[in-house]
Amino acid sequence: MPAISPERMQDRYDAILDAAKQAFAEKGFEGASIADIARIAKISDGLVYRYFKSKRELLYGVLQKFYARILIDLEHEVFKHDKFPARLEALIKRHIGVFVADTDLCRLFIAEVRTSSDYEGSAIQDLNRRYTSVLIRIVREAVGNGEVKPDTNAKLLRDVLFGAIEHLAWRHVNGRGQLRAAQTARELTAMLTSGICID
Amino acid sequence: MPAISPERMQDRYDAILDAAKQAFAEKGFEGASIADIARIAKISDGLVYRYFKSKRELLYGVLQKFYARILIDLEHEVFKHDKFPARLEALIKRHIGVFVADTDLCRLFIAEVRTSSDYEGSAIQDLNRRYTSVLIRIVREAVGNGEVKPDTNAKLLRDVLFGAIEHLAWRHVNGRGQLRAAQTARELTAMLTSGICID
Amino acid sequence: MPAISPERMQDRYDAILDAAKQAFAEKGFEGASIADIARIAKISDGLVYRYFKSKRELLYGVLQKFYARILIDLEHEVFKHDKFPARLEALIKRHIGVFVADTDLCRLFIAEVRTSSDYEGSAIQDLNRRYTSVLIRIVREAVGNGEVKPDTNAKLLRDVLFGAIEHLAWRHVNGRGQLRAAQTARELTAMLTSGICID
Amino acid sequence: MPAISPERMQDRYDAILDAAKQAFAEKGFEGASIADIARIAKISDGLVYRYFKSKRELLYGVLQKFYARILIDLEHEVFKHDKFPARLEALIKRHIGVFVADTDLCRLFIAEVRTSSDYEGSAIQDLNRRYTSVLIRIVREAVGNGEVKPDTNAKLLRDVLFGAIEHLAWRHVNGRGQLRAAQTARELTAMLTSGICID
DNA sequence: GATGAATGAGCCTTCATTCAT
DNA sequence: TATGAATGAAGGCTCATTCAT
Repeated sequence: MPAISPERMQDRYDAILDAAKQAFAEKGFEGASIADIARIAKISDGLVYRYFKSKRELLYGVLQKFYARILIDLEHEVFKHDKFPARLEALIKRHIGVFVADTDLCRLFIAEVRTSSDYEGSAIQDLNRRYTSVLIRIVREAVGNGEVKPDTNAKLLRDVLFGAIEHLAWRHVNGRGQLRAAQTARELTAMLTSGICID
Repeated sequence: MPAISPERMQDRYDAILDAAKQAFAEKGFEGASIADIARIAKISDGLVYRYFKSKRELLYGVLQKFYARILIDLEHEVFKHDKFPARLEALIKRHIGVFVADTDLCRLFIAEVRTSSDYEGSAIQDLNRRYTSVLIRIVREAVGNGEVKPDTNAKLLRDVLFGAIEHLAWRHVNGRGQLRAAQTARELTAMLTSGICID
Repeated sequence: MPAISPERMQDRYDAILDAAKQAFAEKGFEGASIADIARIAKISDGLVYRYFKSKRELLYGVLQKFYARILIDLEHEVFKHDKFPARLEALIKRHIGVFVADTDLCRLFIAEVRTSSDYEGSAIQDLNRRYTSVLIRIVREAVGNGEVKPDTNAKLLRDVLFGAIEHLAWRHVNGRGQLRAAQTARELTAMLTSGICID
Repeated sequence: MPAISPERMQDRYDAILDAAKQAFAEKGFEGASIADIARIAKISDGLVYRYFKSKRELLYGVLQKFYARILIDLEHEVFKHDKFPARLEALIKRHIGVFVADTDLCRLFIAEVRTSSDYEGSAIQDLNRRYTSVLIRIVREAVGNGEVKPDTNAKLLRDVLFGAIEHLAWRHVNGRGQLRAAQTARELTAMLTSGICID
């Protein structure tokens, strides 16, 4: 019999995660302290460690929640459409939209997580893979129905697409430059579907 | 009358830079201490500061030297060729080659510099821009002679290309996965020049 | 439920303060390290910072405790007497006594605090003012009842008195020379009450 | 045979001393570096050590020059007068004047030299003694011709006088408060010659 | 369950002084 | 004589994590 109810535990868990999200967003991973997070969540420092094994786990928790959310959104947006180009454009637009709407979390992922040594094999990497595999799926389907060249390297395309968006979004993440999701999505879709060369 | 010859000073400068490169590569920027670097360079801690204003300057020095080298290499490789696809493929191949040959320095740049707040406006950013602008140049020339569609967004292509390579190279940087420079260059060139869709 | 009792916290606080007093007295402010203080107090370095915000705060804490003590003593000794000359002599004697008994703390105040840039407006300056204002009070009372000339500049007298004692005590503070509190108090009282000139 | 002429050496010596005076006045003893001083004197760091054994010697040199100057001034001003009260008032006025005119050097002496452990027995202390002994001399003469009480403790008076002036000048030294030399000299003279009590 | 006191490792930088050139 | 490169010691403070209460 737990000393507090499961509901209470879940509330706490969520509160800590929200507090961490806020603190990390404001100060970055290194800059935010456990004490900051505990204060925001209105609990003691020590209690954080009943719910999360380490500060890093907390970061992972925040990003997992984030990925879970954007994964559902992405699938929802992409599978509204049937044709491959429309799906691709929707995917690009949506992904850029994530950078715009959740700049701080994107920065967190790029700067603090993906570059870290324990990213490989982590739950975050798994979620990231699931997120990016939406592209793989629509490519495979498009190959199946003749929309896309059968020899297309889907994994290469995945790296191209997500690498490209991250790169162009980085300026936005750093506070400079505009990010026009719709227009960029259109251009990038055209570039990838038709190529840049004159036949 | 200087206390030591200019040659000796240059040697020292280079020795410190090499030591820093090694230390940063092994332990990362935060992980490497000035004491580590001084020990490797076989000098005293204090002397480091006669040649470099701060630890960060040292990092920048290391990366500047790196960029100066790969910039020359890139131009050399790219402008061997005349046709756009060949140039593009050479650029991709060469850039992937940098990740393969200088994994640690690439990691340093991606993880410790580009994500840092003082990257914007730094000399490193300038060098990076010069490096990536090689692509802009070959695209412009190719547009000029009808090889590439005139409405091609060169800057978008730049983000696509370098973002893509960074993304796909990251696995290699992190010690896993293979990176076949020649083959990947060929595939990526094809993808970007012709697009992935069937007309 | 606090992790430790308030009594324990107070004990710690006092222990740190005593350790700091000892370390500062032995080595001066700059010379004493936080590690020294922590070692004397038998705690970890970090814990010092839970009780005091900085090394300087610690110095101030030591001197505040000191001033609080000597202020009470001074008032007690001075107001034993009713007549002005007796009060003045008691004040002088007591103040000299402080230099004799707490040489190290006096040195600390004179050498490390009063000359520092953040002394002005500090809590220590306030305590010092309260301490020296005992003289102002007895002068004002003595003017009121006709013992002292009505045009006496009390603040000037304050500077004269405390400046004089500090000056003559400085030799003692520095380990040389004798300081005969009673005799010096008598002579100085006579000098200030009657002047040195023959009418 | 010296490699440079004695005149040149003396010029250098003076130039270094002036540079040190300026640097110390601007940044304090700790704050000014040998490099600062060498730069101001337009010589190399190392050469400073041909003329002065250590940074501290340099400080002492600066203050010796200072004391030599104010000693002559003081004697000149004081012995203009014949009567004791006039001499005393002149001495006080002049000494306050030094604080006003050479605030930085006074601060240097008070904060950095007199409180240091090697002050005792130093050449500076000797000069200080000679400076303050002007008072002893006029008191002795005044005792001799019946102007001052024969049992006056001249050394105590010395401490009182110089301690008092230093104390009241300290506020000025720290940039606050006014220092009216003439008026303060008058009041202080009256206080010390006649006392503050009504007979 | 909850608290928060306690731990302790870790490091850049300055600068007086020396001495090879 | 003059230079200035080279030395190397020294310490305040933060904070993730643990565990006594």
